[in-house]
Amino acid sequence: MRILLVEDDQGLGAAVRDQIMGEGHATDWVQTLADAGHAMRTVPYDLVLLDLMLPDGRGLDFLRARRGAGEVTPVIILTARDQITDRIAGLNAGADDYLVKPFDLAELSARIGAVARRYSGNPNPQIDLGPYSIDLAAKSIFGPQGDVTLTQREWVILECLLQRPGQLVPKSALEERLYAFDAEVESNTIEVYISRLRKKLGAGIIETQRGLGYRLGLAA
Amino acid sequence: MRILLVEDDQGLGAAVRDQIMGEGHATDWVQTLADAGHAMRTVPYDLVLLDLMLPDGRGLDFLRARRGAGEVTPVIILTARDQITDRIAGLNAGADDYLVKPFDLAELSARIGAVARRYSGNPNPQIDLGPYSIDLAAKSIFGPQGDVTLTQREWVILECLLQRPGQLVPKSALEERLYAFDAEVESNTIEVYISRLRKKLGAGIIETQRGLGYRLGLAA
DNA sequence: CCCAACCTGACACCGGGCTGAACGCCAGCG
DNA sequence: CGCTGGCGTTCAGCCCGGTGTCAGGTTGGG
Repeated sequence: MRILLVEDDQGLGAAVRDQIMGEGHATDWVQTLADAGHAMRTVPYDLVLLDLMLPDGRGLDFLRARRGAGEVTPVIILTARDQITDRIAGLNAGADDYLVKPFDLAELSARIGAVARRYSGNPNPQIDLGPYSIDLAAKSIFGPQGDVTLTQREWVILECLLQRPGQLVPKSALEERLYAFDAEVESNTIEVYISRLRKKLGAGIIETQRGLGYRLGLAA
Repeated sequence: MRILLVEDDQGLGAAVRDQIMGEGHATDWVQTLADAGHAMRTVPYDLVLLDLMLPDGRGLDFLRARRGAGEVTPVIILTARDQITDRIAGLNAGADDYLVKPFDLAELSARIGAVARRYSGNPNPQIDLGPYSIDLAAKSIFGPQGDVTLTQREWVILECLLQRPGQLVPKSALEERLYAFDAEVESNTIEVYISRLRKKLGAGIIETQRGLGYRLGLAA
């Protein structure tokens, strides 16, 4: 599943992201409603985890607005312990479920699993990339020479690039995605993975911008 | 589909009946195991929704007895949230799926839809998997060297994979299917079953994606 | 031409996955 | 009541492939 996490707390956000990524979900983590809106307009998510207290506005208003605009992606609300009214209002505003902070990561997994099962009917969205057809949920790529299999890290990189097709993604962003904040990896790991991806997908899919980062080629 | 609902709670029973009838399924609602047995002997149902706490006995014993008698109709168990052992025992006794009360009616529909798809239309849909012909309803596999018999857990795993042929199924999904949500099983049970399945079905049917999960091979 | 950035083949380590074997549990049976 | 066989689970050791690092080569900008 492709999940959008909207959470401004650094520690909690990282923990949640690691947890759900560890379960094989493609995860994007944003920290403001503005970024959340942009991400949702760009990528078709299967689930949104939404904190209600954010620096640039109230999550509830955001949710209500999105629902009003016809957005149907399931939303699970993350709310502080005593904000019961928020919870009720959240369900009224169109949330599918809620979790009370501090919550157990296992509980989070269970809720996500429930949502996944509930909406498992709809077919997985297929993304076209050059000659390839990519199914993010099934983690499968079909190409002219049959299936292509990627490793975990390779998926992370590719998903990160697919998130902004044609746009430039700085190398630092990819590093952050792979290694959380703390890990100080002083090496050319990203370059190695880019190389491996190109070897599997062929050149021309990923192009380099010296000193800036990488981008997906739009060319067929 | 023709569905038998076994539930003694008036409110819940009525709600469920209305829901599934509203979706075009023929529904019979009984409130005791005695009536359920009678109904099943009289009418060929496509699906049974079975509450485990009933006035005249334990649903589990009933289920086990029916399975022992060769009954193959798919059964979805309805169980209370804290009866974990019941859920596990339910799968052991031959249930096809379970729902935790209180459950969402939409979720119920999804499960019914899944069963409907799995056992669609024709009495015994044969699924082809490599050199094998699989009959899910009869829980039998015919292969080049004659019949292959699987244990219950092995069936659960295989069915889970068959639901998304060719797609990646994370190990966590298989664990959830076997052990409900909460069971903290810190072991390699899944790997053991995968190993046993491969031993029975031959290598090449189930392929591994390190750190991600398993998938059914499409190769003949 | 020089240097920085990048590419890529090679390689060692390590942790996840595989599997044979043993154990516990339960049901059936004499 | 003990025996037995089937099944689920755990454990230990091996294997293997993903991952990160490095070195040497290549590219591109100044």
